Amino acid sequence: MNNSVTLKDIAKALNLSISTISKSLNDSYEISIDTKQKVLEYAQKHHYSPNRLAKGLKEGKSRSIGVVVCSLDNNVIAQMLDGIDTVSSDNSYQIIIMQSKESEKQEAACIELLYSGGVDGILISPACETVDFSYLRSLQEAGLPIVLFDRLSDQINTHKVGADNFQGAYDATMHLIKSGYKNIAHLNTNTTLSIATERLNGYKQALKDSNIAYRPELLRSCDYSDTQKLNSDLEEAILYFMNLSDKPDAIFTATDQISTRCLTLLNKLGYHIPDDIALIGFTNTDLAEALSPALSTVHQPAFEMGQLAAKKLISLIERKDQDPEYETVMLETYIKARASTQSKH
Amino acid sequence: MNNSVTLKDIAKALNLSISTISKSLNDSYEISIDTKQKVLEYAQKHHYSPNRLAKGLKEGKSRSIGVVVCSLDNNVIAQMLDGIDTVSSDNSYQIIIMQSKESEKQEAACIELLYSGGVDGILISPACETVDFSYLRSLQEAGLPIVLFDRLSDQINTHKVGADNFQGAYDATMHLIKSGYKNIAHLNTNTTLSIATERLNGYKQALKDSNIAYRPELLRSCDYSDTQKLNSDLEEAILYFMNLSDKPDAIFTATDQISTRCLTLLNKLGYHIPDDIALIGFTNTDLAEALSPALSTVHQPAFEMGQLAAKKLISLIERKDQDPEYETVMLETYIKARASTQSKH
DNA sequence: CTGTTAGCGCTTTCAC
DNA sequence: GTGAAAGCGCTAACAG
Repeated sequence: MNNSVTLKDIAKALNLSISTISKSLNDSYEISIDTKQKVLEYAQKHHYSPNRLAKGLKEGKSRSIGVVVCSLDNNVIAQMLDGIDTVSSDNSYQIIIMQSKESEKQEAACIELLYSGGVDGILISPACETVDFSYLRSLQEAGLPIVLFDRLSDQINTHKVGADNFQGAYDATMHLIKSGYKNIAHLNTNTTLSIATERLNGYKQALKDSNIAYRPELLRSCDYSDTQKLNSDLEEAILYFMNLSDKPDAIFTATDQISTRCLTLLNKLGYHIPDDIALIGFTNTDLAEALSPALSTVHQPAFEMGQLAAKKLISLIERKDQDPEYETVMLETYIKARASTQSKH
Repeated sequence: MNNSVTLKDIAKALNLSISTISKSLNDSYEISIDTKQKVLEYAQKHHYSPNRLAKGLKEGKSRSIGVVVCSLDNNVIAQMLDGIDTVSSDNSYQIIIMQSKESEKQEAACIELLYSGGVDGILISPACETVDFSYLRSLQEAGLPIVLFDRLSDQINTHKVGADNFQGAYDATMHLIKSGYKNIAHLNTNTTLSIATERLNGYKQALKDSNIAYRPELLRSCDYSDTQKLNSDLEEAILYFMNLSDKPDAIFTATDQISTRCLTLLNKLGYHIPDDIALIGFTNTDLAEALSPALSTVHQPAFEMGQLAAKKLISLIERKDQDPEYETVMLETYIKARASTQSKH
């Protein structure tokens, strides 16, 4: 911490009381114009800025928001954080970001630290591993506003902001089917979070609506906890698919990392996209167009998700709505078709 | 803020004094085993966690680090933040991240907010726009530890951690020359920060060492403040280059964004890489391999930069070295040659 | 071994 | 209009 000018210093310098200074700086009606003037001038000149810790302690809040994400080093998350930060800054909240690294235990540690740090609320996109939301629920019951974003769970009742994963997955699968692909494999993550199940369900529904039988062997889940493992799981899954007697002619991938890694791996393994196998996946990379081949994507409104989640949280914190009617918002995704799913017709 | 259990609550419940509780929890030698036991038990059971605001206020520090970057939505920065977070977490520091969005004014606001928020130190990668470091210097003189990372400036004397941009640029240019390219253009940003000048100098030096005359018309600087502008500047620059009578056969790009955008634009404009024009650039994207064509890159050790910068800052904060001998560390970059700079020979 | 007290910087009631 | 004093939760010097 720093040794900046305090109210006390100004009071001493101007021969006034601390409370007079405080009131002047808060533009209280009790203080004369003259005094205010003097105080403001002095404060400005000496770069006074209130100590947030003291203020927070006194007021019982810190004007800070805790954000828990699986990782910072991730395109989609960075975009969401950007959105969160934009709204937070506009409302004079600081954000404190912590990484769970997909570990439930570390996530709990993050939450605890944020709570003890006196954050006014928590924005969280849970780790893939996380199944137990009781700690979060207990904090919520203790009065801490919590908003889930991106990865949702029905284990806790609060505002939730996500993408319409079901629809996104449905649209992607439908796009493949309409482009002439019938044997569609699906690569997903091994998590119980909504994000995975919804995407799987969208995929299944599209098959069903097109009278294509769902083949369990065309579904593979990969370990998302570390990149190394993900890569090897993916490679194994691809080889498995391609060695099936009735092998798939397209893959729909469920997450940003899986989509881009999968493209890289297919190229590496010498498969030709989309002739050997077509590919479409959830990802927000700016480089989709420049990939080899240009990658068809399901785009998530990540920035907007962050913005909305932050807005929801701040409204909870400031109790703009008395008795919050919790809601789950699902923002629309959109399909961007490119060469990797070129029509067979 | 939250209404968690306080020392007072525990004291009341156990019929002990507040200070006894405090000492027990801090494992003071003054307290009997029995009492400690009881207190610890109660604290654990009721999820006591110390209020960081109060503790910070009392101790004159907050165990938090302010981080100022141009943007969250940026690959390389995300990697650096990841590194910073790793080290900070390991040392029980929280990080508070703020975005300058390349605006000098907004950057100053960030710094002020962090300072008044009582951060123990600041890690900053300045905005492109920033030329005036006097505010930062004044905070430093007031005792606030500051470490610059990634984008450095000689306007302030402190620890600095960056990449060896000169060498990286030199190597990239040399790689082009050795691959048979002689008319090498350079795309850079319009900033006075070291990051731009060093890369330019590395480029120039490589030309010089290869007895190739530096042609000012082959250098273009782009406005980095917003993506829109950057894109149009880039397109204009590319068209300008390609319409020169003695047009370049290769481009060396100075930043992550410029490199990837440039590839996309060259493809869009119908130029064939590397036949029409070769391309190599600074970027850390994981997708370099999967691009069309695979992009030759200068890779920066972003994660390590973040780690080291955080370490340096924490050592300043904790005054492990009494009278700090400030140093500037430049981490090595490395070239990864791929199809976009295929040898002409 | 345990308790009392002061004080970190700030806001806010209540006196003057 | 201005000031004195209490208190937010915590630590630490000092008493007992």
